[in-house]
Amino acid sequence: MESRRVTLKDIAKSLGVSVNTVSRALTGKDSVGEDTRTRIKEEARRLGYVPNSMARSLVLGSAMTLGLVITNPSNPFYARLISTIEQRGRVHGYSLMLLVTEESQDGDEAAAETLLRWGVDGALVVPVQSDGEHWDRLDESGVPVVCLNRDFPALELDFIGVDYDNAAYEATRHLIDGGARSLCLLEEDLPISPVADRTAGFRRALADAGLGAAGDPVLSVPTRRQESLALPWDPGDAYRIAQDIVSGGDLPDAIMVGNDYFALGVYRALNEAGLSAPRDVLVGGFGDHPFAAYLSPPLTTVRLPAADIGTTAVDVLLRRMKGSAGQPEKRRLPSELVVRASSRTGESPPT
Amino acid sequence: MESRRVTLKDIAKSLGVSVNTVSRALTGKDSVGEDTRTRIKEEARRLGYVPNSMARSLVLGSAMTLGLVITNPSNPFYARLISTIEQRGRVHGYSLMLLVTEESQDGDEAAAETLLRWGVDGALVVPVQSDGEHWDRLDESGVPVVCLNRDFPALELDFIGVDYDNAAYEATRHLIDGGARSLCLLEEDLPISPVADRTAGFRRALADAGLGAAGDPVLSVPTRRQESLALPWDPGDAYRIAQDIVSGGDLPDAIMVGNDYFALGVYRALNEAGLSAPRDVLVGGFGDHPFAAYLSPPLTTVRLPAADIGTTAVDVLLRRMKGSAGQPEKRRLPSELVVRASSRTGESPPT
DNA sequence: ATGAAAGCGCTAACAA
DNA sequence: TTGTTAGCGCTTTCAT
Repeated sequence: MESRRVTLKDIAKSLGVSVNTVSRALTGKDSVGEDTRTRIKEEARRLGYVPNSMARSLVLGSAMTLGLVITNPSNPFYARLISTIEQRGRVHGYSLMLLVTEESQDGDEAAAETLLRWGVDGALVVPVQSDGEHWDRLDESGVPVVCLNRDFPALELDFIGVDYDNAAYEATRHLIDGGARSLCLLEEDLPISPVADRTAGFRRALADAGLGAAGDPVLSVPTRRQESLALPWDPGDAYRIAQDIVSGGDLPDAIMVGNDYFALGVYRALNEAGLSAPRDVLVGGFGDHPFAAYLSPPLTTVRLPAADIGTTAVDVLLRRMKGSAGQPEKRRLPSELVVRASSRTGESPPT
Repeated sequence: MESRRVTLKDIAKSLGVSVNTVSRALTGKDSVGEDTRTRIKEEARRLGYVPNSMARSLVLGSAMTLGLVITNPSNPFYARLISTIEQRGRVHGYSLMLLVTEESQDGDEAAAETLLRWGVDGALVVPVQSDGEHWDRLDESGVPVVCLNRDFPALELDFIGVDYDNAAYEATRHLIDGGARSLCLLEEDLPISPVADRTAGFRRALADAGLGAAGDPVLSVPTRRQESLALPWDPGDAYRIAQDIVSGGDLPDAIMVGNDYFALGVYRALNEAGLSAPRDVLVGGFGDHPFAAYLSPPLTTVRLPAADIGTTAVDVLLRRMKGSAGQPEKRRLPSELVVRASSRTGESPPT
């Protein structure tokens, strides 16, 4: 039953030729007779030969594998990254080794170690925290590393992410143009660049419009990460904060949130207070997750270039793997503000 | 710069011992002197030795890798499977090779081939369609295969999924208990077991309640899969069907949908017609996706045991890998109906 | 055009 | 306890 796997040697023996000839015939090398090549190919098919990628990689010195390190696949943005990266890699003949870190520093370091052991040809990683020198080390060990979505300037690594700063600026601008004079921003409490960038863009828009706030308009949402596996972000986390805002007396004209899930929490808080967007408050989010267009009211949000980031990142990585040296490349791709009813102050009722 | 990677041989040479001794010392074999072991370990650290998993696997004959084949990581249910499986595998020392098939039969077959080439120790797969004999073949080649979520009785493989039949029965029952006499079910148009099972459970509940419908109460939602990478399901697909229902004259008392995203489309169609749940129609979904609790009204839906399925599947696979033979095991795990306002006909306004 | 020999990095016999 | 030999399956010299 457990018939041992067919190897080159088996074919060679069965045909009375050398292993080596079989190898050349099967890998399409030229120095092989037309007739022998056909005979070998047929015998290979007959015996059900399947090349052993492992052995091949060992001798070739290339694993033909890319490593992908993700904090949480349940985040839809990362789910899309996984898809596009797997695809793009496969097109170039690479398999994908996936590691999940769950925002754990230990997991992050363990992931780097695992990738090193396997000798993957390159790694794409959403780093957990600012302490990511192990990624630098991996890179220096000869495994090129490209960071996704989260940038740490201290790391001398390529980075492909979103231009959250500008995106936040535009979105905020849009709300201000809609008449908002007092605004606030709800952001998760992680020390990562997307949060920092969105915050910066938001603040700049406020400053440019001469809207100095009384208190700090940026509210940090403590995220409970116990169930990180199951959830992207928990709307409930934002709900609690939004309740405070709503019951606080002076309702802002507009509320921005760092991700669409937080908007769900804001909507609920508003509802429960008998308020609604855009009548009482304008609301804007980030992510354009599939549900955003179907909420009531449909949510104005920033559509992120997930596919672009995935393919660009793989391309950049492949280039590094080919040995192109030079300064690390830090790219922030543009996103698109999708305006929907939650921020439309104008006339028209929903069509 | 590109300093070649440190190998056992390097350590051996540097210490004047045999490669073999180094191997034993580092892998914790007993037949090694206390002193030499320490010396070797230190030298290994000093030189920055990292074991080569590839070489190790080649000689051991085990890749220490599991294959995971998923149709679409953007489906939150599958995203959770990815997380739990990666975790559970890692706990047992296995790395994960991820393949994405995008509902393509070719992709499905290619995935099986890739896993065979790499000689993974086992595979977990959400098969694309009914034609999955390549998975049977992979299994017979000595790579145990466990199917996830979608079962094809023709395949002689282990299967771990959801008891959708019973779940649909219970959910339907709940709607009927709420007073619904006419019901319909919106399901995507794929020939897969989850759809078939939910449909069966739904029909059975109707029959048991003596609710023979005039026409067929099960509506097939044509899903446009062009953008499969980006989306889980498209609410718009269900929206179009729901519009027909709403404008059709005789509104059913309750609408069930095969996934929560379809409920979004139904909600919109209702809204636009000036209708709402639960007043005019009861609505129930599947998935309990994070947004479900935050819709207005909050959506009654079936919470799927994603984590259970993931861990159970890995455990079953590991058992198979250890060589336990026997009939394939087909398990359908129970889910939980989460009742929310969309199906509450009773008194209370939302708290 | 083909074969023989060597080696990728590691582990598992078998000796010593 | 340690070293020697052999081999995992494959590719790449180098001869022939």
